[in-house]
Amino acid sequence: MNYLGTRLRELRESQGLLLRQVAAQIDVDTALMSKLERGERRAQREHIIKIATVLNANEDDLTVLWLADKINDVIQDEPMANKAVKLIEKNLK
Amino acid sequence: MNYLGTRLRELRESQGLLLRQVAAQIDVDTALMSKLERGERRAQREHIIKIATVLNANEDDLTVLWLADKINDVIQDEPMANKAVKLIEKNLK
DNA sequence: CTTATATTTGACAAAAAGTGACAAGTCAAT
DNA sequence: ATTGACTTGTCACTTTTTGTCAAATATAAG
Repeated sequence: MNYLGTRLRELRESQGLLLRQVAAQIDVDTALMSKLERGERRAQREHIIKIATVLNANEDDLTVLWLADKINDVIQDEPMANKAVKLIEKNLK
Repeated sequence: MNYLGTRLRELRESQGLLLRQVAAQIDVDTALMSKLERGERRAQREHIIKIATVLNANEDDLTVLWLADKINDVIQDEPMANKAVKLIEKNLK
């Protein structure tokens, strides 16, 4: 599961952009951009902001995906994950 | 919000145990035990296992609280947290 | 088959974050 | 004042994360 990366690739390809081009605009190595798309590295908040601009996407939407990935990193392979998530949800807002 | 620590303190006090006593049994410094209860440090999985035994608690129950704390660490102060959590919940199991 | 371009991978140093102990501190009760 | 329980600050150490570089692997075109 790699919410953000999957979405980034969609956005980039639908606009006919190369990794190199996006990477240059957000000022990171092409290799890192590749890793972000494949979920091998997690983006920084700053990356999200810049990427949203470059790919004409909504920053909040990307942030949701980014957070979801980070939550998944925490609960992956945890049998009690569902209960923990429900507990969090119950106490949200 | 400090799910696990709050529960640990409840359990310990309800059994009339001292920090020192619990700490000794799980083989950590009293200071660390204090921090775990106040949420200043996050426990290790191994700690959870030992603590469950010492405090006669259910390991899975404590694990849920422990995971919830870790999820909170990720989403704290994030305005989009609720949407991220809902996304995770939707795709659970 | 060679070349050219796009993407991926592995390895690495640097940076950041996390860890737990120790010593010193506070606080309450005596 | 002393004692006992707990808390706090600091620190060295370890682990994890980060992003780049260079090399490797596609993929497509000639």
